[in-house]
Amino acid sequence: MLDLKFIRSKPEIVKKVMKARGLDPSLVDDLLDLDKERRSLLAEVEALKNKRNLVSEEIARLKKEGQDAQDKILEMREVSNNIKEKDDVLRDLEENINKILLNIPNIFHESVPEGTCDRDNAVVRRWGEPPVFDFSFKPHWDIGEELDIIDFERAGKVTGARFTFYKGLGALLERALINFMLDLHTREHGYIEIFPPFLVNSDSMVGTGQLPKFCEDMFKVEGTDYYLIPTAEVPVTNLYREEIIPEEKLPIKHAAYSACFRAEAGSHGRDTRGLIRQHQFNKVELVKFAHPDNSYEELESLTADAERVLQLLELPYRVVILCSGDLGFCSAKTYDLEVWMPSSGNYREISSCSNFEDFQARRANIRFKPKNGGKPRFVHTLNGSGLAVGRTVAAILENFQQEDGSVVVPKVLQPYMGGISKITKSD
RNA sequence: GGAGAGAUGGCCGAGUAGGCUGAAGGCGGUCGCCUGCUAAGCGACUGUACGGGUAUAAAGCCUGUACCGAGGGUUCGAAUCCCUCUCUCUCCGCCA
Repeated sequence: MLDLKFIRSKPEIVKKVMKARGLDPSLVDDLLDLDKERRSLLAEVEALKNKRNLVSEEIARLKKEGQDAQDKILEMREVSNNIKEKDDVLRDLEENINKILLNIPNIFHESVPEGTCDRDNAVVRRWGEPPVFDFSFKPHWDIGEELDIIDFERAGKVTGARFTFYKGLGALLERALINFMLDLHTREHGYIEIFPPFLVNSDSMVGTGQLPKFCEDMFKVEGTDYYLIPTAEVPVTNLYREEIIPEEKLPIKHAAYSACFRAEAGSHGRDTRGLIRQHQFNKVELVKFAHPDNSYEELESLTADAERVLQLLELPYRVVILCSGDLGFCSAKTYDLEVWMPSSGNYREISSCSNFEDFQARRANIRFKPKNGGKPRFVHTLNGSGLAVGRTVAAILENFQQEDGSVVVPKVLQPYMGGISKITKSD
């Protein structure tokens, strides 16, 4: 959420950003009209309340002195009714203002390139070489099924489309990756591990920006106020909701494993096969609460921390900066990490590292108390996948597949897999 | 699921026959004084949000309103009374 005062003083900037993101900028004018109305009504109501407070005090005094205050009481009864009516109108106005405010996207950072869709994203750097196969290589869903480590079909029976069973070394591989990533980030990159709830309430979803705008992307538990988290970003960022953090604690760095649940509404027919687009997947998420003065440095180091996972796994990837039109609603700047996926002959997103500046912090009211005194300020929140585990499994299967159908296990993972260096068909 | 207790400022903790209590007291924090240094001591200050005025690069300053878990109600007036909800704690039952 943006600062209303900022929108008031620089509406053109907000409108420009909305246009660049393909949204209707007239919302801004609606907002400013309502804001104007609200402020003038607020002045009226506050004057009335002031009067009520003063006269009430007088009534108290008169009564104490044993004098009659009946006419004043009658007068105030009317004033109170008047206040009540105006307060109701005011509440409506505020609700509407808030509704609009929650639907205005973040301003993007000046380094974000202009563009309308993902084709306009700019490649920042590449790492590693895509493997060259001298045999006919397979997509990971075939590899997984032939090795009997992934079962899509039965998942369809037991649950539905876009769910998966991992089996045997497949399940172990998934678990090994989670442990490897968590160990790396907690032991070498200084993140404190969190194991969060996988269901959160709607306030948390509003705090990080999934609600109200993207409610169709989420699974909601019927009859409750609980949602299945689409990412650990939600519970972990909301850890400090409504709190004031001492400045010297910044930056706070958390790494969290969670299952993630996404309805994938509107992506019918996309990536229908394989692990790429599932309703449930595992992810290790990195979340930072940073000082506004250095949050962009923190974004660079967070991205580097995520990249390190791919480097250690020896998976070729590239880093892309998202253009204005492809940027997420809450984000001021985002780098996507894209891993080489032989089956699609292309790089596929495996991590998304963003600086939200104070956009989420304002929604969730996460502040810090400056060391040298002064008012609490909003922190900057950042997060990035470190990494999406299912997609990592897919990338490993595809990039390290052998002609005989086996898959070589990356060296760093072998200790996590009981020393196994290769996944072969078990029988 | 049943029974009971509770929710006040950064923290602890007063405040129930409704009326200067934004909220005593303490701790913590900041500034000043004192001191050879440290400790102690003395004095002052110390919530947030949203308006209005003034000023502005900003801060600030003046002023109003709201906030004692959340939302309603009663009343001229509610932290104090009533209702609903949420959360926490204790006991019982059930359960991984």
